[in-house]
Amino acid sequence: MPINSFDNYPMSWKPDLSRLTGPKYIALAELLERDIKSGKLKAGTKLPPQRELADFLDLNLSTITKVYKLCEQKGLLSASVGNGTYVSSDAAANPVLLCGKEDSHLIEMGAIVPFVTSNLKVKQYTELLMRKPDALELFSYGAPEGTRRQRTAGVTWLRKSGFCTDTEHIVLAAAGQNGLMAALGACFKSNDKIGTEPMTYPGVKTAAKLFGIHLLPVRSRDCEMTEEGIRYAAQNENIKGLYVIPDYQNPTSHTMSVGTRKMIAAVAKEENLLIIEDGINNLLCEHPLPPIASFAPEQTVYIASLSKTVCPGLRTAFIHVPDQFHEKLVTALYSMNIAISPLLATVSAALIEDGTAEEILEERKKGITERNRIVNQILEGFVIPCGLTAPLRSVQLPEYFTGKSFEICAKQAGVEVYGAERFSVGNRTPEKTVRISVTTPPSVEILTEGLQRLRALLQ
Amino acid sequence: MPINSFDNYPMSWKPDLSRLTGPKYIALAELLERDIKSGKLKAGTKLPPQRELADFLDLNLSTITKVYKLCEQKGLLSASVGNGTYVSSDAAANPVLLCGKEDSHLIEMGAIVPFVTSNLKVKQYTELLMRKPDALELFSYGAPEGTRRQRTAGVTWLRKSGFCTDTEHIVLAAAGQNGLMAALGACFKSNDKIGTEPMTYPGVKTAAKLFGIHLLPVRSRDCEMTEEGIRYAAQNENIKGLYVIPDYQNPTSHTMSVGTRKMIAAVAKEENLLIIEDGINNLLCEHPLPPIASFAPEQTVYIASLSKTVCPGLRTAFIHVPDQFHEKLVTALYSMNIAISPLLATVSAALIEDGTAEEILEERKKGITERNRIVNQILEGFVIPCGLTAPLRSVQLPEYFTGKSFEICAKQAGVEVYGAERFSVGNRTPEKTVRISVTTPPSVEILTEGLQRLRALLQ
DNA sequence: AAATTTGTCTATTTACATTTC
DNA sequence: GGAAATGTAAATAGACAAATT
Repeated sequence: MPINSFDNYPMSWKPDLSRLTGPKYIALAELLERDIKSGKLKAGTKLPPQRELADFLDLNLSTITKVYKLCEQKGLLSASVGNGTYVSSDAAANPVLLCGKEDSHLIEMGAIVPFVTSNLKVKQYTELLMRKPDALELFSYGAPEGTRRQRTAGVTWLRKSGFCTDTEHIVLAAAGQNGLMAALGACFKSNDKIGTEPMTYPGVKTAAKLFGIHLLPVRSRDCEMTEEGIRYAAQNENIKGLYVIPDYQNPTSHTMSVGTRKMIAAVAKEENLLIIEDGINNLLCEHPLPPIASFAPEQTVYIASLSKTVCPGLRTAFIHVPDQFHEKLVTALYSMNIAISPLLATVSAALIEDGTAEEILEERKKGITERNRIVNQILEGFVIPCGLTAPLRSVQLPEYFTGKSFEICAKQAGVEVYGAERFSVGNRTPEKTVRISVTTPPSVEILTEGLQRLRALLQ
Repeated sequence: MPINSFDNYPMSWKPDLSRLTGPKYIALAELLERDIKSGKLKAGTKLPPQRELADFLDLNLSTITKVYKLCEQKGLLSASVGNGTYVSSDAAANPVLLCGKEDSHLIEMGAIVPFVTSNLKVKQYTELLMRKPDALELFSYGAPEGTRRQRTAGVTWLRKSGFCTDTEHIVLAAAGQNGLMAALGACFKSNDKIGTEPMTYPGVKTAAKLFGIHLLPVRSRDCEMTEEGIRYAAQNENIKGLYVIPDYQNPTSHTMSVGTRKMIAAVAKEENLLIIEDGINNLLCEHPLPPIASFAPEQTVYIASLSKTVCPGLRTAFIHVPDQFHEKLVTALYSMNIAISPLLATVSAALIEDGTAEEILEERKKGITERNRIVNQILEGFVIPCGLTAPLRSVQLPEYFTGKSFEICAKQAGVEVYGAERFSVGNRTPEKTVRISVTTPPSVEILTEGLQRLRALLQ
């Protein structure tokens, strides 16, 4: 171990302790944070080992441990035993918001917005309901977890996925993200870790960050978590749960095999992990596979949003929740919403009861299929194959692009797409792909135009 | 310091270390948690001083410090220097949910629900909007923080309170609680402390708990925080902010003087505290006083919900946010909602634009005034005086009642009310009061009936 | 396969600050 | 107003465990 002449062993970070005031571990952590945020320490930089820095500063090892720990909890660093401590890759990245419609020149294929034509039936239904005698109640407060009738509709809806549950295990949320946030808050605590696919839905990243929950990628093969990966993360990284999107995964558009679903259910039971299963696209699949929740209902919070399948404006999701988390989840939803809109919840339930929701779903699937045929044709050889009802697709880029650089080029060409970087979890170098939305362009013509512009960039 | 014969100095808690496995501080904390939750250690019990327990168990002082700290962070204990460590009063209390309509025999005067008759105009307006050509967009996604037009409506609405802000500082939330939760998540972090009135809105308690934020009561006089109280909490308890309800405070129904508003604004600036001001009832006041936000706009997140003033079913609140927290708040809202319902947000904005919202407000105020006259008459001598447009009232109980015992008696008599215990923050013995809702009973007749039943219990 | 590197965890020492009496 | 009681915080020590070489 080098005792002196540190200059010969270049350390990536040499803080000047003499100028710092207050407790050393706090002052050092703040300095480290500044140096990372200012760009003085770049993403991926390996920091000096704790012992080395402790020696250099003539402090105790544990003091440095605390400094690194503090910054790690802020998401600035990530450390692993034997390997060292590194500046996180997404430390500076902004937690980008989706949904943009400001710039009318731009063809929006970043955010995933279902086409509005299918909203007609929802609108008509809403008008119908408002003519009923008790319509004024629709503008009052509703139950935070939904009425029995609404929950019954949820049971009906989930049965279409091949998942049988009951009204005692269903709660309503103000759409999928609302339910996801509530589930995270109810089932985990600050500094807990959750395993996710190596690239995942950005909404779970921002939500987890708010609660101080850490996401870490589970080793995967062919876009599916491996058993070893989950066990490793459970035993060595101490994850408390998993977040998975089995159907048309975001952003890979991969649909998980039944075998893997069963495996995840079984391993979660053994390792005592709580699964948060985002069934956002399940019913969009041509032949929906059974959710993981159906193999481990006591171990899984299943979120079935209506946004992509029926209508985003309904702001409705049905959530299956195991007994042990039921009360906590309802409390979390109460803390976030007090109550959901009775109007929207009632419309959602009514649409399901009389089969209109299913009609809308089929209509959407048909529309998406038509669009995916065009996508497959124009981006042949680049777009990653998947079912024809996928609302999003993943495009493989040539070597010389990164997701981000292609994103910028596409924007120059008047098309908004999202590079893989936005979806990556943890430190890994993201793949050279971009995600495109199939449903967002308002017409098939605009979709075609957008695809052609992208094709031109790809050669 | 007693070295042996501990039996002579009765310690309230004598854990048996020998049976515990794993790290001692964790095992002890879990044991303590069990003993509190099982009722073995009752609320208010003084625990042994850290040194004494350390001696008894032959452990280091700091180990016990950690045990107590862990439990304190779970809200089970509260400690103060020189005084000791006590089991929290609300440790066992369930974070009760409001809004109940299940039991039709019960006259609901617990939850505060605006009367539904005023929802008529909102309903009509909604129907009108849905006949417009671009109505299908109302069922798509909206901007998470609201469109410019919606935010402009918010500016107009806040101006009625005497608070001038601009669209750059306004964001929309899915009602007040949604905004409150977002503000807590955006502006504070786990284990931060926030000062509140000694009794406050329970929704802030559940929301803060989800984020691991601790509430503590600020010393008050005549229902208003004192300057010394705030400074003390800032300097000695290290609070990072304040949560206040200046108008018809929940549950006291007290309206804060302008002098105190200015004082809070000034002290918050000096002590660098962020104020979260809940303007839920501001516009209900006969002559709305200027919000604290108007005296410290850079220091205050102001939440103006439409639920109590216009219509709860709109699920809309306008939030004024200082620059420094703008991006964080929008991200928090995005994490909770992705987007708010464009339908409801558009209706809210339109109602404000053409003055209908104001009409509804005046109508509500008139209705509440009529009801409060009845309240004042029937509960004369018991109900605490306040303005006639208060949607909630506080009732002083005779000596021999506690809030909770009266709550139970009232329920026996067929009236739901909420005792002071539900609102109390921290350890203090709650006052002997209950809160009653003025607006919830569906008719004046039912209100009268409910009040008479309560009157009979009071003698 | 063993040695080394490296981060993690628990418990301790010491000093300090506030409140009570 | 000073001593005692009491909780808080920072820095340290030592043992441990995982990953690398």
